[in-house]
Amino acid sequence: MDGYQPDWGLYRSFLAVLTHGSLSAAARALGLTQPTLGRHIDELQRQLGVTLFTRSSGGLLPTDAALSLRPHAENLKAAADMILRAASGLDEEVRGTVRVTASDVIGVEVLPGILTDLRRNYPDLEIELALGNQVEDLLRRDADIAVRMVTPRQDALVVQHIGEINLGLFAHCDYLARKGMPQHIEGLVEHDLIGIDRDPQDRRMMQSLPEAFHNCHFSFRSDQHLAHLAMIRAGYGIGACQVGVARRDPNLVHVLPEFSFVIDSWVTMHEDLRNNLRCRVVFDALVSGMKDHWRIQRTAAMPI
Amino acid sequence: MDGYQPDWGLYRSFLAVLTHGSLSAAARALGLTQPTLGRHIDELQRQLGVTLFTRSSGGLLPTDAALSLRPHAENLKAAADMILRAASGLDEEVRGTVRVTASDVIGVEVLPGILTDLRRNYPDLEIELALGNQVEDLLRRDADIAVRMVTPRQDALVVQHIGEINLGLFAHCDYLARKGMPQHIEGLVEHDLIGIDRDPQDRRMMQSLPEAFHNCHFSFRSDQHLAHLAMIRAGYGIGACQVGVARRDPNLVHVLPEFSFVIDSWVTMHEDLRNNLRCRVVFDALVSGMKDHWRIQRTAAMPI
DNA sequence: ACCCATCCATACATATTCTTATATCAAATA
DNA sequence: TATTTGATATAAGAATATGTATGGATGGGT
Repeated sequence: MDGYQPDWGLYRSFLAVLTHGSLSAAARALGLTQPTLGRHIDELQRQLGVTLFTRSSGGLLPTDAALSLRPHAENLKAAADMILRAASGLDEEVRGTVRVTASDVIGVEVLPGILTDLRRNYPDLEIELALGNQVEDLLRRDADIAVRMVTPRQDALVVQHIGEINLGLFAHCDYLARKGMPQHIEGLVEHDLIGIDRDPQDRRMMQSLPEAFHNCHFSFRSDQHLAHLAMIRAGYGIGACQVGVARRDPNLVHVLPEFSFVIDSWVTMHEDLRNNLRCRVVFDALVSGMKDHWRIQRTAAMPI
Repeated sequence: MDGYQPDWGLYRSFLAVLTHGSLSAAARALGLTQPTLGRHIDELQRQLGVTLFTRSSGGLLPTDAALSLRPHAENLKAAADMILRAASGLDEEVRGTVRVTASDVIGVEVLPGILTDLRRNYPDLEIELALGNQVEDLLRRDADIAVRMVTPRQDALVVQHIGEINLGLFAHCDYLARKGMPQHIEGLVEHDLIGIDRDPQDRRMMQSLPEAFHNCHFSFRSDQHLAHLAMIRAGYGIGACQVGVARRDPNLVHVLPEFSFVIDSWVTMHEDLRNNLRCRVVFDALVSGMKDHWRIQRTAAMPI
């Protein structure tokens, strides 16, 4: 059942050489020496029966084999990191680092308040926040907790449904004073529109909107929702934004409020971390904080 | 960025002690000696700052900390196994082991033919086949390729859609001779019915069937679809079965053929294995074999 | 053209780690 | 009760891995 395995430490050296580009650099990073790393790579090549690097000027050049092994080795590293975090979360006290990932807008506009409150209660707690729209972070175990806008697709997760987040079209009042407030969807074609660039998921969502939107020409495109928000705030034009976020800025005006659309939001955590007090605390705080935010945006979305 | 980490090999010893229950047993399994394992555990405890085991008669007793660390350590092992499989698939020749997981019926009724043909072309190829309805196998990287009846929920997968598999009600002709052929759905209540026991996913599928089925009483229940098939073949009563599978047995009769229902089928593989010739070959063979089977069951499902 | 920095390979002395062998303990068995 | 089995702990020698020092090669800068 347990087949013979190369010493797992060899993979660590392998990954280090891969990421740092040379034996020497890898050795410095790992606190070892260049001959040691050299021997590790030799040994790994021998045991795997695969050539991993070829000498080149300025370092080692990874072979195709090494490149195709790399993602696997990174999985190993992710798992090792995970163990370490899990172990350091076993104390009875809430201390140490929790790694959270979230979409960029939520991370910048909503989480800071939640996390600040949390930290006040747990001064020994440290937070790492990784922003981005990639969903894969949690799969690769690069984070402990994820705040996401897509339905969780994994089984082994602790999932809390927050609710539907309202999105709407917004513009700065200065812009509207300049260009006028559109009265119908059709009127949007006359405006400066802020839209999605390439992101497949966002484009798919665009498809599900009323047809009138499909004819719109976006004169500014970005896949970074934060950039959208910044452009809206700068008065560039009309763009989509979370209602709850937009409502905080009195200068932003809800354009065509009858066309709000919704995305779902979730907080998820690995099941394996359920017993981890530290993660548990952050998870609960995120759930309750997000739910508060959800309630606020909900009342804000009411007609004024 | 790269924080200090305990030697990854220590986790291997940890997991071995955990699974084998004692230092000595773990040492035997790993091909090391008991004092070595003892020092590894001590060292890991020191570095993690956690007590992992307490002495007890007959071995070491894992603490709660060790138990909650266990799934993480198993992830590490799964990742290490994966590397090894990936590495051994990098030769230019198709040789070595590929691990396939599939639902039990497909695994027993459909795959043997496909895999036998495949092996004829690649004599150095070895196949491991893990049957079961759990979907999680692929997530944990316990298998290279999965043949599944549920829509793949992960991103980093190579996915091939096979098609919809027709399910229908079948019974042995002897049974029907004894108890008669039901003419309407309502007539099923008079029959010996073979149904699902507890499996939540299957029960959910039951809910989506016409209402008349909900009143049915199943006098035999099992979550093993293979058991259903065996009971049908034995003439116990009427049960659901894949049309393509049932058609192979001339003694099985399609009952109420107007009520066939469908499930989707897929073949999936890790994206990381795309460059792995060995896995690639098996993947392609499974896809083409499953599609053949799908075509056959499709024509078989036609009215006779 | 020269020098310098950076890289890898090799040889040898040193540290560390593993194994072997032995002692000790606990529980089950006769 | 004595004995056997299987467990962990410990000490010392053997095996292995690491670090240091050095040489050779390559490319960039002066």
